[in-house]
Amino acid sequence: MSTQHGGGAAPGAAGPIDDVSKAIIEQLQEDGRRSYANIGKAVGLSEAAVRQRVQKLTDSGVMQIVAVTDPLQLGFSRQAMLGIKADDDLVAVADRIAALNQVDYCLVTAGSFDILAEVICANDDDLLRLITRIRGIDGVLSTETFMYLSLRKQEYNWGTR
Amino acid sequence: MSTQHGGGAAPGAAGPIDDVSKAIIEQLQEDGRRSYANIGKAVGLSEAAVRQRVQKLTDSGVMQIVAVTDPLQLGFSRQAMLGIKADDDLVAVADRIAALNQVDYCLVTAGSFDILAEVICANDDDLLRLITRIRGIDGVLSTETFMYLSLRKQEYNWGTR
DNA sequence: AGTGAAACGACCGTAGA
DNA sequence: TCTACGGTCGTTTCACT
Repeated sequence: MSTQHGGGAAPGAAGPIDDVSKAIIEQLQEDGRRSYANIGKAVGLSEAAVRQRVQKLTDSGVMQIVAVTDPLQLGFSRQAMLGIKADDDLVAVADRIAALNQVDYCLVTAGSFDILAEVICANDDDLLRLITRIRGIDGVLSTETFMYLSLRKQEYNWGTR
Repeated sequence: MSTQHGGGAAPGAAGPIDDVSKAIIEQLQEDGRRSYANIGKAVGLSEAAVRQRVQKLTDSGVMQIVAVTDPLQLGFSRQAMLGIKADDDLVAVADRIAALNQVDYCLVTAGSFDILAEVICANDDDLLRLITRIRGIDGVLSTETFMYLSLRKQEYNWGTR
């Protein structure tokens, strides 16, 4: 679970990230398995120094190195963003929605929706069941569904541009 | 760029992913730098076989191993989803929006918005400038802003649950 | 926080079932 | 598509700056 936007104080609180660490992150955004020695050559640091910095960055939650997948190729062909209106404690409602397996992204927002949730399903039946279930969650007043038709951009490289 | 939802045919078209490959993906979702030998022990395969499968999975775009970062800890404190109405060629408009640096996620949807775009900015000034710019893009009719208040869930582990 | 060196382990190409 | 093996390179630990 992330710590962004109210999820709690940063665990490591590593302070501002310097340019060398940003350069390291940039390398790992291109290829999460690039060797420390290689990164060291690119950023002008020894292999051991790179490794220490990567350790710190991951420990403090600034960065994590993970596999990200293409839902379509894994058989999940229905993706949608749900705009949700809720009452009372929005965080509590959002957490109940976030607890669902098919929800991969969930947050409290300011605007005409209180909560946004991205969901991913194998087919229309699953999606319909999921929406029905979310509408039955305590505190959920209404949902509006935005079916994904064409994903045009999805980037993971933050803070290094 | 992803190939999901109309972005083009799957490059590798690797066919259905079997359970062993899913197990490998699962390992790499936990830790993108886990050694192939280690993964091999977990899934019952030799190091070389794991390596070949990972190669195929990444080449075909089923999976990529990357560093993902926490925008907040990198000094980007304003995040929002924009719901956009547009005319004519939605894909063309979405691509113009997607071309902007601060846009990290952009897609064409079915629903009361035509396009959704997630944006990330250092501060309110940057965000305001960005929204103004998007509203000036050819084909954009209107935008609605959903400011992120509290991120409750963000998961990258797809297809292995 | 960084470097350098030596032992260890991972990675990669190739050959073969 | 997998296993087996040897050469190469990356990683890890530790002593030092």
